[in-house]
Amino acid sequence: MAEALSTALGKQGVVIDHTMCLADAAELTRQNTYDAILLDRRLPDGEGLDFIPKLRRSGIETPIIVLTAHNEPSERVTGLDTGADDYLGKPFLVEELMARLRAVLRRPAGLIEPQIVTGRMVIDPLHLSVAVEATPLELPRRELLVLVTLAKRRGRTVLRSVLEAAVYNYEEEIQSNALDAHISRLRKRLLDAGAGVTIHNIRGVGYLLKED
Amino acid sequence: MAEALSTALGKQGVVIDHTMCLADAAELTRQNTYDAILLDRRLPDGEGLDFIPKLRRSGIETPIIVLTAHNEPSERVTGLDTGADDYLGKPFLVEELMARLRAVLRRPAGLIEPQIVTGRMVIDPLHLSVAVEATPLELPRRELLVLVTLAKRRGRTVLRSVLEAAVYNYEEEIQSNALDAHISRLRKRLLDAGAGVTIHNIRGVGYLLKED
DNA sequence: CTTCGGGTAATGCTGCTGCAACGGTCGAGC
DNA sequence: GCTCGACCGTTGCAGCAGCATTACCCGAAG
Repeated sequence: MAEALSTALGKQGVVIDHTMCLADAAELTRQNTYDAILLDRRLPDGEGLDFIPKLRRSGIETPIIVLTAHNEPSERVTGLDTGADDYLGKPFLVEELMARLRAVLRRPAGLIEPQIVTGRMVIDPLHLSVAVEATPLELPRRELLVLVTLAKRRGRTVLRSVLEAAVYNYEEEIQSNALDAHISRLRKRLLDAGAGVTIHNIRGVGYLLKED
Repeated sequence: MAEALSTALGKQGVVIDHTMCLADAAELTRQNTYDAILLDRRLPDGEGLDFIPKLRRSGIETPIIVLTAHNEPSERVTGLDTGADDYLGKPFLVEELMARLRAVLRRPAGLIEPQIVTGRMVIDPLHLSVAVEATPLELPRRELLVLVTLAKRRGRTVLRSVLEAAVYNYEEEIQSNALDAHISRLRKRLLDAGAGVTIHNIRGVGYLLKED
């Protein structure tokens, strides 16, 4: 199931780290910062819901959506009251999951703006879409992710490592200057489209998106 | 329906203002501040969803849960993407509505990221970014590290050895006045940028960052 | 089969950064 | 107040790490 979801969401542009058990999940959440967590209930090493209070107690406020076959109303109540932000019973449409993800990400005001306006561009980080002067700009997935990550922190430097984490999950590792290549191609595309925006490099640190 | 809900929720201790139409709802939200809004779609004076963008545009961030008989997945997607925080199809249990209310109210109002404000600068030590009066200041890596460590302990003397440790790892060793050189170049850059901050030297001890 | 995304690698270039030299400054001790 | 020595500030220079760009190729999707 998780496999299927990964590829399905991957096509929507979402980058996913995936594990089979709670122990690994704990490790991942300790080391990374995620936009959201999708949680199943029935897991090899325990009940998924038990994970929620542990996470919250360690100060992590990442939104959690529980995905599960346990879909009785009473179970939904327990799930939500344990600390989940939303609860979606199987089977469900990927469409709806995406919509609920967007709803949940929209919430923490200031973390993710629904629309970013910069230069001549309008960027929607939730739907992963970009437009220049109201005409949509089609970008390959990885370049899109780079642009959105930069746009979310526009005007501030974005560490190279942050960009890498945003574009690649931990299974994909890059052995070359793939990221640089994406930046370069993205620059060209932004220029051709007249985006009114420039990507600066901070040598040894990262990149920075600035309006012209 | 609303009557039944009012009494049911009333028993749970919820206090409700209730209206039949969008016009009154607009009036109420203008004059009061609510913890949450429950919204039906089919209303005498229009589509309930149209109410959401109006509310958001007027700066009201109150969580909204849509309650409706329109319960196709595609309709749920539209509802959520219009700006609703949750979407619950009729019929539903009061139990579940309460749980979803709690989930929506629990959400943090936004995370404050730790940043240092000094002089005319804003420094984000986590993302290693610096801005003067909201315009980003691009600094080379080593100068950046110097500035951040000084800023973290601004107003207090920072030992020379501490600075060296912050800028160089134990494998790199310096046989010259490289650190002094960085300080010098950093000073110049801060001056040019009008950072409103000065780096003082404490002879034989270390350096000190002070606001002008 | 074609197209396009995207990873790799070679090439050239930019500018950071370590170094050293020199001049300036501070303060202790007389 | 003077002197001396240690410490600090500044700046030019050369080397090289890191980045930009481009061509190429593989593989997945249609």
